[in-house]
Amino acid sequence: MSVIRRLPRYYRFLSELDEQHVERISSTNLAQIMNVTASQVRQDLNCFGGFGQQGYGYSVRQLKEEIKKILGLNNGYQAILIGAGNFGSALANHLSFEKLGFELIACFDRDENKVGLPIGDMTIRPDSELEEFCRDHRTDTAILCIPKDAVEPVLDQLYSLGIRSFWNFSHYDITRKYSDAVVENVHLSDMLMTLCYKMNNLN
Amino acid sequence: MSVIRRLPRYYRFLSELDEQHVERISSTNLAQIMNVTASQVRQDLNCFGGFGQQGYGYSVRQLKEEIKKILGLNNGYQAILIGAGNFGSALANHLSFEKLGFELIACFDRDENKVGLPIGDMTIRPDSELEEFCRDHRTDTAILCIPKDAVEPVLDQLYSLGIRSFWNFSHYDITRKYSDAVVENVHLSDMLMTLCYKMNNLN
DNA sequence: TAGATTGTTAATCGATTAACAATC
DNA sequence: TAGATTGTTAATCGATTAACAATC
Repeated sequence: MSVIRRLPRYYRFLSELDEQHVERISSTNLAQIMNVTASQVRQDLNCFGGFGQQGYGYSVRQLKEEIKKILGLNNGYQAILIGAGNFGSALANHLSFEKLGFELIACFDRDENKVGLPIGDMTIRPDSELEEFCRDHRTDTAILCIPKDAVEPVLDQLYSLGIRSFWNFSHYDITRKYSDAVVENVHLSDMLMTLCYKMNNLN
Repeated sequence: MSVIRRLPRYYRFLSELDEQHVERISSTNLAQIMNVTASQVRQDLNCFGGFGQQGYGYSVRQLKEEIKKILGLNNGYQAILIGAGNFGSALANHLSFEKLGFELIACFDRDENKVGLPIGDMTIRPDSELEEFCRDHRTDTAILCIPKDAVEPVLDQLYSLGIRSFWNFSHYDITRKYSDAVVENVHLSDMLMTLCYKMNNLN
């Protein structure tokens, strides 16, 4: 799993290099830029196929494209946002879903007062339209920006509608109930506590 | 570092158990609930001191409090938010800083149009007040909710004002320039790409 | 060809799991 | 005391780093 966690980072740095019109890079160079060992770079990249050339290094453009393919960023997975609160809005407004392999196609909120309001380039829909919407549109992923206590019923519904991939901002443990779900958890409060720990335990 | 990453999770589960008035728990039980091995639980907990009792298990309340101390959640670190966009607002409005070891004491934005608007229970201040504010208030941590390109100047300023701890939502690499800074990065786009990878590589 | 740099194997390091003696 | 469960050591596993032969 750890190589995989590093792939987006490789992709980011290679994209930058590409934008700066850098054409080739050696593992040593890339390692320097990314603050890792050259060994790790070669090991990591080789584990997906021999993208380099001995005596030359790696073609930035080609390597970037290969990683893009491995990540599946061209698949255009269709995602819906559940919960149009501050976090949901932040994601809808500021994340470049298209660049990250997704298309955000709808947003739902259970709060009737929010329904109809704009979010990103969409309009907030009521939860009651979820089922119909998912029948009419392929929906690959649900982004859960709702409090833990609100997750279970809507998750059950999403699962029954065939959704198996979740970007989960709540502390609800999705895989406990649905072990075949693909889940990426974002636990901001855990991260903030980790920062607290680091400060509390300097040297 | 990995034990540390797990501590907030232990803390969360123990807090829940405590709320449910569970008084004691064995490593086996806790492991079950948390989906890890009992060995790991005992190893992890023991690495900070012998909080258990042979033949009995762990006192939920006591263990929770111990971990709270280790994390330093009682220190009340004072944090300021840099950037009052959607993400900044989401954090200010929806994160229980107090429960996570921090107190959010101010919010700054460079956009004059936002200055004076409310955010959480605060009012957005202009960047121009940063220096004065930090002179008048102990500021332990800066939360960077600004785009990568906007980071460098304000980071330089914050560093020169003595701030050494950063919760960084941008892709700017803080430790490259300031190696003594304590940094916790949140790279949402990397996480979304990881979800994409997982979907693209099922089985 | 000579120099550079990868691909890949082997060595090291660290983290996880298993096992069990200590002890409540 | 007997049963339960920790603390802790040893064994295993996986990930990182080092080294170098292959090769462009």
